[in-house]
Amino acid sequence: MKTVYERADIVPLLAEIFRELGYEGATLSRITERTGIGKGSLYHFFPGGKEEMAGAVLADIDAWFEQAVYRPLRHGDARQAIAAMWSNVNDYFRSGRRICLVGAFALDDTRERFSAAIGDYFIRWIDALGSALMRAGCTEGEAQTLAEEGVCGIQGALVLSRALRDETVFSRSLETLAKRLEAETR
Amino acid sequence: MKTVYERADIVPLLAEIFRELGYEGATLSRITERTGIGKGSLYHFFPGGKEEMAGAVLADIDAWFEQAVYRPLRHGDARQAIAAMWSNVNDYFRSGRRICLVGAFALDDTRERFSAAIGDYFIRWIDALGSALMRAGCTEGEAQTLAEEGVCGIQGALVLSRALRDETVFSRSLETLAKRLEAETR
DNA sequence: CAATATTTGTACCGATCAGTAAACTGATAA
DNA sequence: TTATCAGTTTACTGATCGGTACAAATATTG
Repeated sequence: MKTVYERADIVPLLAEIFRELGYEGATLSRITERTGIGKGSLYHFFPGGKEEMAGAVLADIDAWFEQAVYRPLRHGDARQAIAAMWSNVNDYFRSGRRICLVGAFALDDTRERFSAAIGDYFIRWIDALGSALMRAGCTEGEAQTLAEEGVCGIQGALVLSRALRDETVFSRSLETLAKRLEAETR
Repeated sequence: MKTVYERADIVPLLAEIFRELGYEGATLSRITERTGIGKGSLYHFFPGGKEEMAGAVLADIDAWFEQAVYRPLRHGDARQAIAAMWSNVNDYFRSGRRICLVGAFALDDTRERFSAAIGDYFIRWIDALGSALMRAGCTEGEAQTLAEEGVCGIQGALVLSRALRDETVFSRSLETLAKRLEAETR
């Protein structure tokens, strides 16, 4: 018996493991153990080893946010795209049970390995949200400040809801943020 | 030549290392390398090894917040204590160059080791801030929500300012939060 | 079918991991 | 002086680390 994977099947599995254990905590043996994929396959698809695996995960996450969140924010109906963002983000982070890997990597030494990808992810999120806010009636300055506040609030809510083991903190924070942004675009 | 330490001297050194490298990333050899303290001394003061070291660091952090932030919030002049909180927090986190170790531990598997300490730290912060807000004129519900928002915003600002390598994000977020809380207590 | 290319399992590598053991150092004090 | 003791250094343990090598198994192609 032998299961055959392709790279695209593996990346989401790796993502969950890095989320749970962090970069340093995600050892090769734990990866093989949890995924059932042997080292041979892993190094076949990711010759660069652990660093390439984490890089692929970050790229995958980025691609998802680009199509599901950033693009609509930049080009779609502004108010509708902002509303969809809150909903998609709540689903994506499973009401706070799942963390933001990019944010987690930013906090420790791992940031140095993926500095560009981490910076990009947040810059583009803030810019896209700012663009939508401007189209919804904010001035450039207001939009920038509010966008920063929104992304900031999401990251804080993830930390807090995990620390308190309380999903309601996350959903509640998201609602509060949504209301504030909406209030400022009338 | 031989340098002699006591436990109290070592804990702050350990704190900086755990902050930079995370729990898994802070290996014993990196700790001895950066502190210049040998394994023998480390295990003399912390027989429980790395876990006891991290536990001592968390207790130390908690004690600092208790006396510098929580206690004034609970018993001092409310508005003054809140103002002091923003100032102390900005200094403590070095305008966002330093992370919150408790928040960082909450994000990955490390949470399971220190679950109680992590939950306590945030619960007591939110409760203390809520208490001050009530004395400053908020209803219980308002105070709870605002306190959660404040602590949440600080954690998010730490993540974002580190991700963007931009200290101004942190200081700016703190000011925005301070203004909002002040506005709600008039 | 046969020939080739891709994918996987397993054994292995040197380095490093957390932790232990015990000899040693220097200060205090009887 | 000598005994004691907190604190330090050094050498070591077995386990695990990330990574490599390569043959066996499987798909793909002619």
